Amino acid sequence: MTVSTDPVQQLRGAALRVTRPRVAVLEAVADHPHADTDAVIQAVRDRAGDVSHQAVYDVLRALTGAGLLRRIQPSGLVARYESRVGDNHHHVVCRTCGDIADVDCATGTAPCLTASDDHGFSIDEAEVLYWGTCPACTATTVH
Amino acid sequence: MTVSTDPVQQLRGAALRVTRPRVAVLEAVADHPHADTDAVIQAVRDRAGDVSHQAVYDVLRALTGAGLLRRIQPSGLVARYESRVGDNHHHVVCRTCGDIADVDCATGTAPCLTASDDHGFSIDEAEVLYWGTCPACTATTVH
DNA sequence: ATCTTTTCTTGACTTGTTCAAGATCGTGCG
DNA sequence: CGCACGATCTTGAACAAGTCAAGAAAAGAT
Repeated sequence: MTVSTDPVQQLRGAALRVTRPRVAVLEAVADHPHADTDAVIQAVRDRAGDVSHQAVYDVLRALTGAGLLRRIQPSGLVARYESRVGDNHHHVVCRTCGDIADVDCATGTAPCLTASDDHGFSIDEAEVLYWGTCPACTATTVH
Repeated sequence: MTVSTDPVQQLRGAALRVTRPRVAVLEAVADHPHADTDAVIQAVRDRAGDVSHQAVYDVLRALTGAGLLRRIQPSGLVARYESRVGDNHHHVVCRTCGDIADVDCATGTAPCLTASDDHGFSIDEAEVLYWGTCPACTATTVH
């Protein structure tokens, strides 16, 4: 069974109250995957009128906590959000412009999920980040 | 051939000027792997007297750029540094206390280094981060 | 020893994010 | 359908990590 794509149902399903800001955030992130908080705030205001930046921060946290959104924050960049959750995919990050693209698991369903020596940690997630240069930046660099 | 463990030689080898702050930072990070900037500043002052926080930031950036140090910044946590570079090992991060431990590559030398679909990105590094709970925090949580 | 260039010091500032108090709104219940 | 309660939003201040900028100091070449 797939998770509903309707914001209201998603919220209900997660036992969260349905509010204008929350619906708008879910829609905004679905429309702009990998958007940072600022871009989400803009997109939310475009579709739902005045919403305080604080509300967006709160909502992003609540939705991330509920598992409806996933937060990505590559080293040195600001936090970004995406609505594609639960399929354990990974990301490529451009060192130059910070652009992010999705990458599905290379080998099977959960490739690097088991550490060789976990030092007694109980591991629940493996996050893979690929670093490189995006096509656009590669093109610009080559004069 | 192995990279020297002597700070002065490391700096010379990277064509960097040898200064008191730089030597102190290299020693501090070697002594305290996975320390954040603040901890590095403290450690540097302990061993080299007054050094401005700005100098430490500059030095950390210069050394990271030269490949003498590696910067780690898990989502939501402040930047940390380690001197174990060039062996492509990964990290486990405790969700509760932020503690970090080293993890060697699970399968062979470079497990997940190839993305299934790179979207045209030219990838130069794959970073793997394991998330979980460290032994200490597991013990505290279980009442 | 002197000169040039890099690096360090000082201190202000920016950015992304969080805290806090009170107003407002969603939802369950009568 | 309307009320009560608690969750959520607004407003505005605060905070932490890191960066910027100008001048003083020091490393290394000659």
